[in-house]
Amino acid sequence: MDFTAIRQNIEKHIDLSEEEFSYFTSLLKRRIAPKKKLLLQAGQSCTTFSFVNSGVLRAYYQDDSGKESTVMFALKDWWITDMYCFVNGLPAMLNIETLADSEVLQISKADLDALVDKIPKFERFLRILMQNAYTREQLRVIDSLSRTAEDRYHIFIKKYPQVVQLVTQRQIASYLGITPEFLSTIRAKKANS
Amino acid sequence: MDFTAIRQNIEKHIDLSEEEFSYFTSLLKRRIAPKKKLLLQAGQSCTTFSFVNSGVLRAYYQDDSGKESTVMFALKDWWITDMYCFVNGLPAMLNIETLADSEVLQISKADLDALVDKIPKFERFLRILMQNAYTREQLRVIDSLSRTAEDRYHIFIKKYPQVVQLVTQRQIASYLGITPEFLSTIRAKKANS
DNA sequence: CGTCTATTTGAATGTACTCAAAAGCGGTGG
DNA sequence: CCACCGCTTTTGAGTACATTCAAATAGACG
Repeated sequence: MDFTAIRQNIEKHIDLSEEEFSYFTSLLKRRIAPKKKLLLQAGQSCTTFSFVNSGVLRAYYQDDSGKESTVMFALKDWWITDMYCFVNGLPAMLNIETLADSEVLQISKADLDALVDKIPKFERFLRILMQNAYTREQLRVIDSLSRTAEDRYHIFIKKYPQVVQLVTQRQIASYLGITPEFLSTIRAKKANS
Repeated sequence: MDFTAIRQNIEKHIDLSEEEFSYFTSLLKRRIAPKKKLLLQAGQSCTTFSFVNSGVLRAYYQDDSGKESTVMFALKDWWITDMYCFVNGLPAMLNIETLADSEVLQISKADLDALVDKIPKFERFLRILMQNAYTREQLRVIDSLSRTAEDRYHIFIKKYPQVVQLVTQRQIASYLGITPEFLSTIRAKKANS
C-alpha cells in the first residue's frame, strides 16, 4: 500500500514517530472501486472514514422525489464520509460514489476511537480536520444565503478548478443547488460577455 | 463568576479534575453587554471564543449592499465566534451582536492553544465541538439545497423553538436566506390551513 | 402619547424551475 | 471504423417561487 499521500496529509498538522505511523497504517484497509460504484449507500451503516489516495468521489443526498444534492466532491488528499451518521452511529443519509476509478484508505470508527485514545496527537489532527470542515461549510452557507446562483458558480470554478475538470455539469449544478438547465444558461451568458 | 453552565457543558464530553477545571476557569474573562451591542465587528481581529452564560447572540454576515445573512443564533450553553477568522488569525468577516442583555465567558486564542497543549482532554472537547458544528452546518447545506423556503422555515421552528421566541422574524428570514416580506407570506399561508 | 422599527399586504418584476425537444458526446459492439 | 445507444448539455416556452418597492398596520419603547 502507498502511504505517501496520507502521511503527508497527516504530517501537515502533527508529527508522528515511525512506530506511531505504522500503528496507524496497520488500522487502514485499502479499497479500490471502478468508476460509478457506490462506496456507501443511504440506509447502510456508515462505519468507515476514507482517505482518497487516487480518483474522485462524490457524496450526495437524494430526497424522496429522487432529486440529488451534492454535499461534497473528494479528490486525492481529501477525507470523506457521512460524518453525521459516522459519529452518531446512524444509518447513512448520504450516498458516496466514485466518479472515476478510485483507491481509498479506510479506517473504521472503532479503530479510530481506539487510535485517538492511544495517541492523543490524532485527537488534534481530527480537531483540525473538523475545524476546517466546519469553517468550509459555514462559508458555503454564507454564500448560499447571500449570493445568486451565477455568483456561486463563478466562485466554485475559481475555488475548485481541478474538480471542474473531473465532474459533469449536472453534478456541479446539484452542488450549487440549481438545475442543470439553469446552469447551462448561466454558462451561455458568461460566454457572450 | 458562575461556572455552573460551562462546567456542565464541558463535562458532557470530558471529565476534569478540580485542578484542571480551575486552571481552565482562570483563563476565562467575563464580559457582559446590554441588548443590541456588537461583541465583534467585521474587520476587527477575532481572538476570542465565547460561551454564552445568559442572553442571546447572533452572528451575521453583511454584504457590500448591506444585506445581512444570519450565520447562527446562540443561546445559553452555546459557543460562538467567527471560527474561520479565529483559527486563521484573520480579521473578522462576521458581526456578533447581543439580541438581549447577555453574559459571555471568553477565552483567547493564545490561552486556548496553551490549554489544549497542557490538557489534551480539551483537544478532545474541541474536536467534538467542531464535529458537531460541522455536521450541523452540513445538514443546513443539505436543507438549503434540497428544500423550499417554506419547508426550511417549518424545520427551523421545530428545531429551534426557543430561538423563535427570542428573535425577530426579520432575523429568522435572514437565517433562512429569504426576505422578511416573503417570510410573512409563508406565515400567512400557514395560518389559513 | 409619539416615534421608531417590525410586520403585513399587494402589485410588478426577476430569478430559477419544469417540461419538452434538439444537439452533442462518449462508449460499445458489429 | 463507424453506427448506434444512452446520457449530458443546450435551447426555448411557459410557470412558479421569491424579490423589490411602496404603503398601511401593528408593536415596542422611552
